[in-house]
Formats: sequence, structure tokens, C-alpha cells
Amino acid sequence: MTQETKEAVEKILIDYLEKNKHRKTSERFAILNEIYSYDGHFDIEGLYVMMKNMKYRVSRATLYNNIELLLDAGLVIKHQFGKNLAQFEKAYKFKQHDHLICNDCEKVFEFCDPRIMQIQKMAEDMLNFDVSHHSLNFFAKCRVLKENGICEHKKNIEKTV
Amino acid sequence: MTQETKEAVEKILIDYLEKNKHRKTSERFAILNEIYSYDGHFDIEGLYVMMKNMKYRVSRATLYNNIELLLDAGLVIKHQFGKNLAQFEKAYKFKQHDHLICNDCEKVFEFCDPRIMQIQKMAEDMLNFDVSHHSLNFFAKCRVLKENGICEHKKNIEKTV
DNA sequence: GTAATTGCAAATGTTTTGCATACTG
DNA sequence: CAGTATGCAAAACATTTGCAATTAC
Repeated sequence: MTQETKEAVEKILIDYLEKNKHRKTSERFAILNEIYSYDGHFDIEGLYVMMKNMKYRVSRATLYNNIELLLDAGLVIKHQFGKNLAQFEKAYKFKQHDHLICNDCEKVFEFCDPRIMQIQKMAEDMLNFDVSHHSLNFFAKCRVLKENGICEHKKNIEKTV
Repeated sequence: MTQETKEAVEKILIDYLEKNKHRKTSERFAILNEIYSYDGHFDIEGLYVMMKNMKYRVSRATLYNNIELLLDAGLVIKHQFGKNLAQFEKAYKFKQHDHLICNDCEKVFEFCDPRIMQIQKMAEDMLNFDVSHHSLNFFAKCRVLKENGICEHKKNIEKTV
């Protein structure tokens, strides 16, 4: 993360905390910092391990509490890729994108399509709501299968998830 | 559910079971029947209670096992509306639709937009996958608030969820 | 008959809660 | 110094698993 980004997201957090009369605790800034230093999707347990490895003394409860706050501040977005495990991703300055999940290897791919915004506008006007965020997931089968009928990505042990 | 629908979905299930060499147990037909007799979204616990109330002797494990099978057969679709609770819905002959979830009262609204299919096609071709199903959720704030700042639907105790 | 499927109960994994302690404003 | 936020442990909750009994084929 660039110094510029670091300052920008911290400013957003500070403004949010002040506006909502929450305290500026060191944990909040540490969590924000860890999240923005990481690329890709993460879950709370992963973030907990990451922070433990980085010397921090944090509890899972604090992570659960503060991820909610960061979501509300628009600094983080939440995903659910079909499993009962919430996944998160930093949100500031990252291009809106959606996901396609392989039915076979569960790897997650990203794509962009501006038409989603048109659909959003239609839904907003039709139902009289202002959308704060959306989640579009395609669950799909890979067209390229290996001899054993397994998708071509399955060789990769680690998942994008 | 009409007799016609009942027969149609049972045929789909029978074909699926035969094709995949699974047994035609009475539980499987009972579950299918209950699901198709119910309108709206349900979770496993709700289905369990529904079936218990209807004299059936079923276990949660069987419901979890068979909902997976019905999903695979395309007879049921699965949703996750931001919570760690899987919700389901019958799928046969029901028009494709997507959801908007109120941030405030958590009520779920439905809408249709054919443009989602164009996005799907784009994603399929770009990533070389065949989409089996999708999930599009908008999380949104109601434009019409009551004096207390609470959304206009909050009065309704029961949720569409 | 035999192997898949079931019900039940225990186990798992994620998230929430209760409470005493620490720290912000 | 008042009350919010924290860490830790226990509780809650949805889902999965193990296993003996049942049932489809």
C-alpha cells in the first residue's frame, strides 16, 4: 500500500469514527492497515492469524466488531461465496468487480461489467431504495476439463478464495 | 401446488436419481413435496419444523443431504442474504429473479432484469465457463423513512426472508 | 444380501455474548 | 473519571460427521 493510500483510508476511518462518535483506538487503525496491506479475499480467522503473526495483540471479538464498522464506513466489502464463511476485501479505490466461482475447484475469478450499474438503477427506482452495495456471483462449470473430468485449475492447490 | 406441477417435479427428481444411481427414498419425495408446497424463502431449520408439524419423521442430517441433491438436480436454488444462514427456494417453473435486501429491516424484495443474462454470457465467454446459476443481491437503504428514521417496512414484524 | 440412506447425537467451525480490565475523550 | 472498547472464554448457532439401524434395489 502506498503512503498516499494509507493516509487516504485512515482519513476516511477518522471521519467515520468522528461522525459516529466512536473512539479512535489503535486496534482500529492496525486492523485497517493489515487489511489494506493484503491483496485478495480474507476471512476473519485468516485476518486473526495474519495479525497474530505481525506481533499484534488482538482478539477475534475485536475483529468481528470492527469489520462491521469498516463495512459501514465503506472501507471493506463482504462476500459470501456459497459457504457459511464471510469473506472480505478492501474497498477503497478498487474497481468494482464481481465473481465467478468454479463449481469444481471452488476457485474464485473476477470480472467487470458496467451493465450491473444499469440493473442497479432499475432496481433502485422500481423499489424506491438507494443501493449501498451489491454482490453478484456466478456459479459455473469450467469448459476445459482434464482427462479425469476435473477442471483445469484443480491442479492448483491454493485457491483464490 | 397443482397436480401437474407435482408430477413434473417428481419426474425431474426420478430422472435425476436414476441418472445418478441414487435411491428413490420416500424421504426424498416428501421433502420435495414440502418444498414445493411452500411459497417464499426457507432455511433448513424452518423446513425441519414444517415437516415435523406435518407428521413426517425426518432428521436435519437428511434435510441437509437432500437439499444438496435437489440443488444439483436444479429443483431448488440457494441464497445467502448476507448472514451465515443458507436460504432456499423452489426453482422449477419459477421465473428467474434477483433480490434487494433492506439494510434496515432486512426484508427481501424481488425484481427481474433480463440484462443479467447478458452479463452472464460475457462472463462465461471471457472466463470460459458455463454458468449453472447466479446470485445477485443488492443491499440498500429505503428512500422512504418514518419520523424515527426507520424504514417504512419496519412495522411489519414478519420478514419476507 | 449388500450397500446406500436414514435418524440421532456428538463434533466442528464460525460468529456472538458476557464480563472484568484497559484506555479514549 | 465515565463510559466505550478490548481480550478472553464460554455460549450460541448452522452445518457436518460417525455410527448403528433401516431400507431400496
